[in-house]
Amino acid sequence: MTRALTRKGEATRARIVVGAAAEIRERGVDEVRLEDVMAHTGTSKGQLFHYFPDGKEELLLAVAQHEADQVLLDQEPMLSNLTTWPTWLAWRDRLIERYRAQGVKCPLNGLLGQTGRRAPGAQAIVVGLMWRWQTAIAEGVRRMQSTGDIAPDIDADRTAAALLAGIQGGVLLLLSTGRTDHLEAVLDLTIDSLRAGARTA
Amino acid sequence: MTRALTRKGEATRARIVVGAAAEIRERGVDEVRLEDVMAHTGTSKGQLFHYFPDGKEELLLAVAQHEADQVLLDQEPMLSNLTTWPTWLAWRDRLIERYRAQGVKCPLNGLLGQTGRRAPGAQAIVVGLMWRWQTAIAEGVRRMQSTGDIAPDIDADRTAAALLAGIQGGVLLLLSTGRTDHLEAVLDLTIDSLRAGARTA
DNA sequence: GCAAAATTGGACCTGCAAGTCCAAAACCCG
DNA sequence: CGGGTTTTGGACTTGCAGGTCCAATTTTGC
Repeated sequence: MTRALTRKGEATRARIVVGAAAEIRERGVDEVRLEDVMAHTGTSKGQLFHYFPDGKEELLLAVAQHEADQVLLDQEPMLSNLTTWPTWLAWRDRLIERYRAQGVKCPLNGLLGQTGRRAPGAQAIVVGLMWRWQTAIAEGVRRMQSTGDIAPDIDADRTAAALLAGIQGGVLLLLSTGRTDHLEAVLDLTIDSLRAGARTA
Repeated sequence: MTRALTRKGEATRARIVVGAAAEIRERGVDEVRLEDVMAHTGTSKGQLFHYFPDGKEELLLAVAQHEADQVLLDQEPMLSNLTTWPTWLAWRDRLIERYRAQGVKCPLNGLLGQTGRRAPGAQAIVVGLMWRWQTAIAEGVRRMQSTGDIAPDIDADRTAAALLAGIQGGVLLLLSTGRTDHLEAVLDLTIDSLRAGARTA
């Protein structure tokens, strides 16, 4: 019923999502017209509405999911293996490098602000992303605790929540100021604090 | 030349800004039509373009400035007097209370995401707000250092940067999840860490 | 190779919201 | 009061972007 995509169709659909994502990263969600997507992906309006019957909203949702997955993928393999300090630092470096390169072009930018409010599904995507992200960090803290590299009296979940918030804020400030200072400060101070705690305990 | 507003005009202009701000907080920047503002403030299109010749963009800018100022005002008198731990905690409580009450209705929401990108002036407003905010926090840290309540080897500016990022991220996550957990975690952990440092030093 | 289904292109429609214009009313000040 | 200025109301224009429709073409499965 709902399934009916040939290989060619699948490819076209994917091309639209990827192209739209790029376009949105470049110019921002509500600056992107369907025509831009068409031009950038070499598709016609008929195709857009063929693969996304609910129009722009459905396309935006697909793009959102795509970008959300990408955010976590970009942090691998470190994020899933925060078992040693070198890995933590490599993760830190990857984050800063990634966002520095990205600069003002943030895929989440649009998601959080407006897409989140208008599309009910977009909110779910963002929440899911944040949840997975925070869980991975908390898991890393717990593993370090099990090896004695982080003090056992630390609240892993609370720490992960704070760190995640710091990262989000750091990226947000990067979008406004163009500088990675805040993001770096959060990561360095938090990680240092976690390491210091181990020595103390 | 540029000045020519009677008392009545001044009042109308202010009414428009305040009303538009409320409307935007309620429904989001790009969900608000000029007509909504007109209805909500009891004004006509002629008036809107009389007081804001450049139309929506100029109005948005005025609203942005108004909201930015409000954000800092809401943190007073604590933010400018972070000289004792009780004040720090009162500031923490005020922040959490304010944003909990505000919930999903965030004035900065629209500013950061899209206004910042389209309007060149809006970006300046956001940067200015963040700068004032961070400066106030850093000043608080330094004053606590001067009284020995915070360890002298702490980098006040870096700490302030990290804390500000955490707050922003906490608010951002509040917008997505509806929970203040992240904001609370950031504030509590950061403040605790600053207090612990004093004992150590 | 053929029918059914999926894919594609693009002309067309439609609604809406920003912005324009001007004439009427209120207001200020000597 | 009275002339000039500011303020106000609302009808009208305009451009645009999302969405509809359908006919032509390609692909698929048998």
